[in-house]
This record gives sequence, structure tokens and C-alpha cells, in this order.
Amino acid sequence: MSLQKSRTPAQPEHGADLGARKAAILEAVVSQYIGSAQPVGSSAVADAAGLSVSSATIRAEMAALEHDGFLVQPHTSAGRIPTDKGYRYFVDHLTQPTSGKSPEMVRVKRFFDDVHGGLEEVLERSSRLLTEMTSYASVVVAPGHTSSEIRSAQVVDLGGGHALVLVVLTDGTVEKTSIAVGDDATSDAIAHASQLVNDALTGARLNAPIAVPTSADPAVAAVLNHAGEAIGALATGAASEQVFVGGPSRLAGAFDAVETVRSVLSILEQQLVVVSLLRDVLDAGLSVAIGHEHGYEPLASCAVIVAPVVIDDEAVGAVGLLGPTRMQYPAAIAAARAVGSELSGRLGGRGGEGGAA
Amino acid sequence: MSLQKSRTPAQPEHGADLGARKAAILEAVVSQYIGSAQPVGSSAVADAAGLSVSSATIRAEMAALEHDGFLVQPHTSAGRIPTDKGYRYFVDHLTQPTSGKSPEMVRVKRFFDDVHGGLEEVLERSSRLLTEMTSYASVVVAPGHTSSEIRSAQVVDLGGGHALVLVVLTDGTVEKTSIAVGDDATSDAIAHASQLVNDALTGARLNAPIAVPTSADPAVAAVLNHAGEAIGALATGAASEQVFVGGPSRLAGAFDAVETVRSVLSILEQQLVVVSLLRDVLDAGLSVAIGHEHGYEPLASCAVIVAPVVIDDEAVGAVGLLGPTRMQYPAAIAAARAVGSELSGRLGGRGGEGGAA
DNA sequence: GTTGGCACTCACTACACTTGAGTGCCAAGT
DNA sequence: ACTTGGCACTCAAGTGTAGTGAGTGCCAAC
Repeated sequence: MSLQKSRTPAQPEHGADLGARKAAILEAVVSQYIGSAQPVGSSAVADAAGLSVSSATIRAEMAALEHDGFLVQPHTSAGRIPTDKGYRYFVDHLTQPTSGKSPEMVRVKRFFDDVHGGLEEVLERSSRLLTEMTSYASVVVAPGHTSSEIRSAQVVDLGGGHALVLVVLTDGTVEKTSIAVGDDATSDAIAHASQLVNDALTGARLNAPIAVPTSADPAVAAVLNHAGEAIGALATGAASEQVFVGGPSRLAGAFDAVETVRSVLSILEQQLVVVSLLRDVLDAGLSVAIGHEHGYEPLASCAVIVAPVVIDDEAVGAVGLLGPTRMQYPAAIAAARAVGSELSGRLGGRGGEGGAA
Repeated sequence: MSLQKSRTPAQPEHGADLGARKAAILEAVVSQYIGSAQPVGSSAVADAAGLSVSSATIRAEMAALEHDGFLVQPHTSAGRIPTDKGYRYFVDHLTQPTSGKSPEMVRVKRFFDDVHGGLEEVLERSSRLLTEMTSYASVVVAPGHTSSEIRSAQVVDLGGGHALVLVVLTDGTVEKTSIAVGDDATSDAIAHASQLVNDALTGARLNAPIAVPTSADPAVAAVLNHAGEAIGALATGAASEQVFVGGPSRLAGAFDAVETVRSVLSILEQQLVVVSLLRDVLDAGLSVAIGHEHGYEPLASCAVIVAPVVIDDEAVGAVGLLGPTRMQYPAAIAAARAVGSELSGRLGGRGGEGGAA
């Protein structure tokens, strides 16, 4: 019943609380299973692992690993498969934390050097980059604009009794809503209102209460009234994050049960769920959540890798990867971290782009 | 060897060129197969169809239908399955073209009455509506802005040597790019440039060559230069359509081969391919393309339903549904048509929204 | 032209049997 | 106290044989 450090007091251990040999065996099982998706038997481990012990010894160790919850057998006469706990140990202890200049880092860096364009484009292409590098589904959650400052605000006459309210933020994004102003609003009144709105709002913050000006001219006042409502709606709307999901089709190949595929895909379609999933994982202080570790039952056979997007020491967004529990953790983690940190640099450095044309 | 009208010269036919009874049998097979996904046998047809003939007669007719390419047998002792040609006949002749006020029409109309918001939101929610009504994957291709007129154009200083060029179009959409203007561009110079750009561009059309003004002031001229390039890029960018894909997870359940699911999903992720698929089908004058009828091999087991979005007698966009060949054609067609036409009305009527708050 | 009857085909299931991968245990060796 | 080879045991997967039943095609009779 003793789970932790026990049973291997004399071994020269450097793995952690598992004993070097058990750790090596666990690693062999996990890597082989990740590669083949087939249960791994004792002789396969004996052949592969650097240990020079017989399969019988390995069998004994594997039995212990199973007893301790790191491995399971699908049926009596089969090899072993890692449990969530087994994968967890693998990522925590058996994976060296991205030694220096990983190839992923290099590739991501080069990619970001080449990308130009607006915020949305950068985010979307980041997500595509992630799925291409890892062949898992990727998620990029963009920071909301809670703390952004308004650079410019306008009301543009669209004709036909309608106008567009648009607000430019310091990070280079534009929020807009169209409003009905009624046929009697002259374009002069709209232009006047626009001027007032711009003067009043420039420099304000979206998350602070916003004071919309009034006017003595009733026509202008009417427009201002509509615009005020619209801006209020914009402020709440802009606070919510944008989500970019990339490469869900990659998941279809990862599972063999169609039902699993369906439920996982349908989760990915619900952006709110995805966002809170990532947030939950980050809040729990994890960068990897395996199987049941995140509470989302439909994703029980998935692992989630998350890396925060950090600006000024504050996590404002996240990038994530979603794949089967038997996923290529080292590469995937490296990729997610690299993209997360590059994105942090890019977004933190400045508005969020790199020049047109 | 004679395919068309023959062999049933004496029958009171109103089906078309197949004979009323064959048509009824074909219809029974198709509907039952759509429902059950199981091959349909002669006795099942005899029970279901309104015909009062024995299964032996039905067998003979079914053999003829198979000979003519409307049905196939998966193996000798199985029932029959419709071919692409069989489905085609079903949709063309055995489906009354949306008699008046279909429930789909009603639901779509009510939906559009309730939806408010900007163009993108309307499109996205349309796509969601479609997949919810039909449980197939939906595609909404929004019109490009080729013929839209510019309502307003501005350059907004973002600070840090960057600025945002934004163009508001009559349809209420906003196109934007950020540009690097260099640290020496004063906010006065940018404001001045913005004024010039707005004066020059308001009323112009994006698809016409755009003349960007110049200025004697070198600082302003530099900004104008950058803005000019950006606007050129915007014009080409804005011409391309926006694509909204909804509910791809619905496809996972529709096929049992994982490989099919994967390839179909990956097609759906390539927006360019989706757009040309819809365009091809429309150009061929079809509203339904079944199996191999569209040339896209990976979608050979899919059917595509398309309805154009028409403004001023010109097809500027499209809505589509993608499902297995054994799909609920009547309902799906009705839904696509309804959404297509409502969308046409909405977009054609005016900028593209319905008032905020 | 329709129908009931009938022989035939063939996927599917069940069952028994074999095979082989893999285990757990144990007694002997270091 | 570990390690190891040996051995009995388990069980999924593959193979061969029947039996079953859905469904067909054909044909003679109506």
C-alpha cells in the first residue's frame, strides 16, 4: 500500500521516488507505446532499454509498476499500457526540460521573424504552425482587451439610417458595431457626434466606465445615445477572448473509436469550453494535463498541453495542444512553450504586428 | 442497353422517364436506406411502399433498377443500396420542391428576425443555424467586397512608430492593416495624412484603381506612402471571401470509416478548397452534388447541397451543407435554400445588420 | 403481367481448435 | 537478497466447419 519512496532504499536513484530501474522500464514502456499504440511486453522492454537484465526481472518490476498504478494490462496475456499516472511520471521526471536551443525553438523563431500582419493573422497562423509542427489540434486563446486604451473612436454614416461605431485600441485591434440611427439623422449630425465621441473617448480604457458626451442639438444627441449603448456593448464584448482552433482533423486519426472522435471534436467546437479548459489547467499550475487530470470527461482519452502567453508578468492568453494521451510529449511541450513565449514577446513588445506589404 | 424511356410504354407514368412503379420502388429504397444505413430488401420495399404488389415483382423491378445503375448490391444475398445516380433521381424527381411554407422556412425566418449584429456575426450564426437544423456540416461563404464603396478611410496612430490603416465599406465591414511609419512620424503628420486619405478615398470603390494623394510635407508624404501600399494590399485582400464552417463534428458520426472522416475533415479545413467546391457546383447549375458528381475524390462519399446568396441578380456568396450521400435531402435542401434566400435579403437590403443593443 | 414457390448464394454467427505472445510463480544460481 | 531460466497458465487472435437466415433469380402457374 505504500506508494511513494519505499522498496528501493539501496538503489542508486536519480529518477526521483521510483528507483532508477523502474523509471527506465516505465520510460521504455511509455515511449514504445507512444510509438506503436500496442501493449508493450517484458521482452520488448528488455531488448530496448539500456538495462542488461532478463525479461523475468523486468516482468517483476512491471508487475510492481502495475500495482503502483503506473501501468495496466488490457488483458491477462497482453503487454502493458501506461496509465494517466504513468504518463504523468514520464513527463515530470523522464523528460529533460527542453535543453537550450531545441529544434522547435529554432523553427518557431524563424516563423515569427517572417510573419507580418495584424494581430488576428498572427494568432491564426500561430495556431496553424502548432498543428503543423506537432500534428495535433491546436488552440490559441488571444488576450481580451480589458486593459487596452482607446486610440480613436468614430461613428461612420453607412446611409439608409444606419451607422457604424468603431473603436481602435492601442493593440491595433478594431471593435465595431453597427447601429440604427433612423432616417432623420443627417450625415452632418453623425459627423458631429463622431467628433464628440472621439474627443471624449480617446485615451479612455475599455474596462473603465465610459462617459459618452451629450449635445444640445437633439439630432446629434440621438446619435450619441445610440452610440453610447453600442460602445457599452463593445466594451463587454471586447473583454472576451478570441479563440483560434487549428487542425481538428488531426484528431480523427488519433483515436480509433469514432465516438471518441465525435465527442472530442464537438468539445473543440465549443469555444467557451476550450477556453475554460485551458484556463483551468493553467490555474492548476500545470502545463500538461493528462486524461482525467483535467475534469473534462469527454476528453478523458486526451492530453492537453498548455503554455501561457505572458505580458508584463500577467498571463493574458494561452496556446494549447490537444492530442491523445499517447502523444509525443517532449516535442509537443517544446513547441507549445516556444510559440507561447514568442507570442508573448510579440504581443508584449508592441501593438501586435510587423508592417504591411 | 436502353437506359431512358423504354420498357414501360403502357404504364400511366408521371414520375418522369422511369415509370411510376420503378420510381416508387426507388424512392422506398432510398428513403429506407437513408434512415437505416442498411441494404434494403425486396420485402421491406413491398411492406413499405404504397404499391400492392408482391415482393417477387419488386425483385424483378429492383433487378432492372440495378441493371440501369440506380441501385447496387453490396453482395449477392443482400438488399440494395442506392448509387449516386439513384440519389440523383431521388432528388430530381421524387422530392417535391419545397411546397410553400415549409417548417424550415418558418424557423429560418424567425431566426433572422431575431438576429442582430454585424455582418460577420450574422454569417457565423447562419452557419450555426444550418448545422443545428440539419446536423450536417455547414459552410457559409460571404461575398467579397469587390463592388463595395468606401465610406471612410483613416490612419490612426498607435504609437511606437506604428499606425493602423482602416477602411470602412458601405456594407458595414471594416478592413484594416497596421503599418510601420517610423518613429519620426509625428501624430500631427499622421492625422494630416489621415485627413488626406479620407478625402481622397471616400466614395471610391475597392475594385477600381485607387489614387493615394501626396503631400508637400515630407513627413506626411512618408506616411501616405506606407498607407498607399497598405490600402492596395487591403483591396486585394478584401476581394477574397470569408468562409464560415460550422459543425464539422457532425460528420464524425456520419461515416464509420475513420479514414473517411479524417479526409473529409481535412478538406473542410482548407477554406480555399471549400470555396471552389461550392463555386464549382453552383457554376455547374446544380444545387445538389452527390458523390462523384463534384470532382473531389476525398468527398466521394459525401453529398453537397448549395444555395446561392444573391444580391441584385448576382450570386455573391453561397451557403452549403456537407453530409454523407445518404442524407436527408428534402430537409437539408429546404434549409439551405431558406437560409440562402434570407441571407440574400438581409445582405441586399442594406449594409448588413440590424441595430445594436 | 403478376405471383407463389423453390433452389441458391453468401454474410454472419457460433463453436471448437490451435497458436503464440505474454504473464506469474518458483526453485536454483550468484 | 536479487536475478534468472524454466514452466504452467491465460487469453486474444486466427482458422476451419456448420448452421442460419436474409435476400436473390428463375420458373411454372395463374
